[in-house]
Amino acid sequence: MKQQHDPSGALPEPTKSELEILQVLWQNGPSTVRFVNDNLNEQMREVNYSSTLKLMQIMLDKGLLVREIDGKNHIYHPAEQQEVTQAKVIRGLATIAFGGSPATLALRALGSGNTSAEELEQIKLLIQQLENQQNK
Amino acid sequence: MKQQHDPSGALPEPTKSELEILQVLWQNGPSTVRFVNDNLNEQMREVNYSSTLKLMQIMLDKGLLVREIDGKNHIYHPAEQQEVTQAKVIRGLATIAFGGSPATLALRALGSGNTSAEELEQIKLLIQQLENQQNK
DNA sequence: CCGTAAGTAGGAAATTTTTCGTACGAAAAA
DNA sequence: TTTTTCGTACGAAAAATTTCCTACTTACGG
Repeated sequence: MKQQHDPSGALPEPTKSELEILQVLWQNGPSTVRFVNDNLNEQMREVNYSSTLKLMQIMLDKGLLVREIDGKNHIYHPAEQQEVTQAKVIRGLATIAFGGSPATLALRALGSGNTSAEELEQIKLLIQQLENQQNK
Repeated sequence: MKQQHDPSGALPEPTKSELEILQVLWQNGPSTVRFVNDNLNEQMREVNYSSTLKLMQIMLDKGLLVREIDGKNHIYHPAEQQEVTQAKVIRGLATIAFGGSPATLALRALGSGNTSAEELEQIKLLIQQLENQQNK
């Protein structure tokens, strides 16, 4: 299986199914295909084991995942930090549906879900930090 | 051309290209295919006129768009409010990549772009409102 | 009227993404 | 060793999305 990295080294934006897989790895740490697949079936939707395997092999090929081989088991983990991938996805969505503005997207996100009090606190904290940076 | 609405009446989540088209309509109001296509080519990327036309016809068919016919020109506009569609898309993304939490998504969005002071103000205002609601 | 320009309709093809069947290999159980 | 079990590899097919070619229609200027 050949690695197909973009010569520039930049990883592509993951597809929707790929994001689902990344999410499992983010939440549970490096895992086997079996674990990821079970988790998807419990938490998200019914998927066949070989579908998950295939997708993870494709992601390995694209460079989105990295793996260690431990006997017959393969342990996969994301190649990029969660924050980096998420930021990338957000910028993509902001570009096509929020006039290029992640802030507008954030605004809509807050308005569109039941946000808990703690989450609001966290966000206020972040805003403080951002404002301090700007006032420098 | 038959209308293919989901019997439940719920509109599907737009695809990426569909979102690009909706964005043009949100920003400029009801428009012809020609206008949308020109705008896409200026603001986003090169697209062929018939590709845009076809996509908008598909969206009409799905119920994502509505149109009025004015002579030989067809004027399209979104069937749903911008806020509704955007919220839908955000929930979708939150589900597959942010543990189902739009707030986490918002947090990441704020951190991942250069957010202006006014935008921060706007968000603080919204947070105030949300907090007031919760304290009731 | 007729011809031309500018539009829409519709189908087919190309591309991308997703799914799954089957083969193969290693480890563990018998 | 033999058999069974559990894993990965690979290829092809299916489904979803996107692109584009060609035909038809309408408006407009001569």
